[in-house]
Amino acid sequence: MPKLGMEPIRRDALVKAAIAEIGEAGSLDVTVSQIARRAGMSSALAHHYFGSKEQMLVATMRHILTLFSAEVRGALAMARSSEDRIEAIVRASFASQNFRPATAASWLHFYLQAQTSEETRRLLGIYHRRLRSNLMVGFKPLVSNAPAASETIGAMIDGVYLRQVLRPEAMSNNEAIELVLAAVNRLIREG
Amino acid sequence: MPKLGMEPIRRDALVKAAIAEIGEAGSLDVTVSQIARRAGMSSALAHHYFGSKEQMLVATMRHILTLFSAEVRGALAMARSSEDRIEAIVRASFASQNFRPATAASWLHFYLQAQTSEETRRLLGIYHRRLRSNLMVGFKPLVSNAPAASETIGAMIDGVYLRQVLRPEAMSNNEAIELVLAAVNRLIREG
DNA sequence: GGTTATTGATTGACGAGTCAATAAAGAAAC
DNA sequence: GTTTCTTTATTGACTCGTCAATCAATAACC
Repeated sequence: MPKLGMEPIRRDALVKAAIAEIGEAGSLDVTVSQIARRAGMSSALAHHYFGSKEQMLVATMRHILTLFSAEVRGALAMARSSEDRIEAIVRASFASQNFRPATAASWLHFYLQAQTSEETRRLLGIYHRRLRSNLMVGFKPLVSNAPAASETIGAMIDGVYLRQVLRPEAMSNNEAIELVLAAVNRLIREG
Repeated sequence: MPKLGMEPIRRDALVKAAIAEIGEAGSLDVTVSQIARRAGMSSALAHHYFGSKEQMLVATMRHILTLFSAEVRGALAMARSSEDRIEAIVRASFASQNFRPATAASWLHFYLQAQTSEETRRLLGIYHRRLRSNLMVGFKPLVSNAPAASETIGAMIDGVYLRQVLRPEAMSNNEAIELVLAAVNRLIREG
């Protein structure tokens, strides 16, 4: 069996399995064995490649954040105006990949994890600052109080996410986008 | 030692200890023993009074929701106008008691718990409907799309809570109230 | 004497992490 | 070109700890 160069394949499979497992179980009680089984290997192998459960979950979060960053960068590249920039960020936040219940549940999981894991808090902090700074750049030329506007939209995005975890059927990603963009427009109109 | 009528006292102490423990540990891994120790008794006694850990946590949540309801009812009693009603709900949501990090952490904990515990989901559903309906009553005479306005403010409240868990030092409850009320005013001005 | 309060000790389950053993692929030696 | 060595892949079995839940025993109250 032992084909060489399995490490990246296995790590990748484990990260994806972790997201799926957290989302499906909807629970924090995902065991390494569950994740490993879903990824088609033994729990021992999972430990072999990641060392510990925490490191595995941190890698999972890093993966989610990387996806998100790519989504934002891609959308920002097309933005011409400040309004476009803000809209790009909102759309990227609710892009189907990031708004799937499994991903949303993982996200929430990491919020809690952040209270005990230093590395998780660090990663989440980076995301927060980046989101805030991106929003700020967009709002600066459009409103008088850009920090407050950024905080408002940031909180709304998080809040809509939270509701998505609890009642996935309540809102589609298009509805979520419209709701937040309407708030953005109100802020801009206010100046 | 055995003084009669300890049951309500013990239950109460356990519920309060549970909130404190969840908040301080900032973690889901609160054990019955930890909670019981904080409440000044053995874990066996905690089980004696609550039967199971889940029932204890459900009671804890019910307590938080009861506090919140009382706060809302009290504030609504003073409201004369529709604007007052909305402001009352927002202020109650961020009243110091409900906005303490410990309470916020417990709240978030229950969001996750709701995905696996039927009873928790039921309780959370009741809270959601009540909040939504209260907001709706306030918005109905003031805006053309009351459901969207209620959803917007509801999401903002949840989002600000979420951020409070992660960075308690980032915002005071007054700042939180101002941020949400500003959004309410924008919605109303839009009509 | 029956009820309530209370706990230390115990049980039983489960989960993270370790380890020794097996298997194969390539490299190196002969 | 086969034998040996090293490295990587892989797992089943095991250890160790923890935690929810139970139980038997003790003590006080009425």
